[in-house]
Amino acid sequence: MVEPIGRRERKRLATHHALRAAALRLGAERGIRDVTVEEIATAADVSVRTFYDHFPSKEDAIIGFDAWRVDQLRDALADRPADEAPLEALRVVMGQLFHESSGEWPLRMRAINADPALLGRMFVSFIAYERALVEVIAQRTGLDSERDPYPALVTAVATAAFRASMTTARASGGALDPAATFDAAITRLGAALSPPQREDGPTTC
Amino acid sequence: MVEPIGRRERKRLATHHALRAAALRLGAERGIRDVTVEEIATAADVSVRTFYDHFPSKEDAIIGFDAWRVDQLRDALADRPADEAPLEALRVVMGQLFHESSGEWPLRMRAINADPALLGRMFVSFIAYERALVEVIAQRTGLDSERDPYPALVTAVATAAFRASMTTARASGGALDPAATFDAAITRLGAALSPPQREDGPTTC
DNA sequence: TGCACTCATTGCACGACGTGCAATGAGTCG
DNA sequence: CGACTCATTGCACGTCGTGCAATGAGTGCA
Repeated sequence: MVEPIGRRERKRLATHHALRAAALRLGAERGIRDVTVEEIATAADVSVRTFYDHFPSKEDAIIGFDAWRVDQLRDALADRPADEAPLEALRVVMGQLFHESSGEWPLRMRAINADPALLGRMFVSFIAYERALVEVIAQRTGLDSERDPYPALVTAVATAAFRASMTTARASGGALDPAATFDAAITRLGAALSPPQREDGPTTC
Repeated sequence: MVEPIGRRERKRLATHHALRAAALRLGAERGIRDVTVEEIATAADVSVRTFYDHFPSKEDAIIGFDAWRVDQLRDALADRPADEAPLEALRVVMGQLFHESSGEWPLRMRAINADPALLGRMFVSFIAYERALVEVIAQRTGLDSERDPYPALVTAVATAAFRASMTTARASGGALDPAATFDAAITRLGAALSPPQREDGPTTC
């Protein structure tokens, strides 16, 4: 767990964080569409070229999630009790997304409000999570994710709850708490999504 | 319903269709990343500038859906029987998306296979549908979509079923039919998603 | 300590993207 | 026929995203 990290990588992480923080701040202030990559790079005191070595686009610097988070989420799901319902396991694991990233969410939400197109980009970035989680669910249920729609379905439904919670919380102007709404939505859906019986080949659903 | 359409608009629609067809064909053949807007415009025999008067980007020419389709879908949902379960109504209406567009789907699927990032763009374009459908669901159930998560949730779940069907059908290499998988998935979810009671203010879920 | 190696950062160059603007000409309406 | 609408077009410009080679700090080994 405690990896000895060298000075080089520490500096790289600092640069990475500085770029993300700059993008987040500028995007929240003025909307990402009115911010150029050059401004972000300058704010982080690096060159434009370096920015592109850390993020494929300025949008990703705001709403994209690092690759290691995907692994982290996958491991967290794999560590859930084997007898736990898939959707319940997803609720616990995905719910953590609301609480992480040390204060990045408020800025991120403001950036999204300033340019709602970012919400779409965010949902797209969830696809990477989904791909990883689908495999874990398939393994837990003993189903083949390429022949049985169930793993993809239950994961997509969990993401749907996440999306709906974000959207509604945003629409309510802060009256609703995304995390609580997410938990309630998942609980509501839980009854319908216990895994199908296997043995008898891929289920129709 | 039968709008008298002039020559001017007919030509514009022809240009629109030619551009979409060219983008679809080239994207399916070589992957949209290796196709320039100039090539698409040339194939449709118009200028590059004209392309951008019809589509905001080459990706939208392949996976984006026209604005009038959103209205069409909203109207179709509004026309469903008032006593029909929301999710069932969504199943019928969204299921039509698989059968429309006169043969565009095979090319579209090939383009997506050539560049899976398009799948993400496609899901993003669904957001426009969702926004419209959420309002209709809210109206049908008498709920306030800004205070009660239910309309957004049930719509997002329907989209999740759509997404999972597309993804699994793609992963199965054609062994599964997206439309049938979608129907089955919705049916499976139906039990859990009857609308909440109103009267007593916004429900917790 | 010295030396070879790794790699994050940088500048440069280039093709592609997306849009504002004004001109043109076909289509439309009275 | 004349005034108006509007799809199309070329032009210009700023921005994006990436390949390539150079630089120098960081790292590991003798």
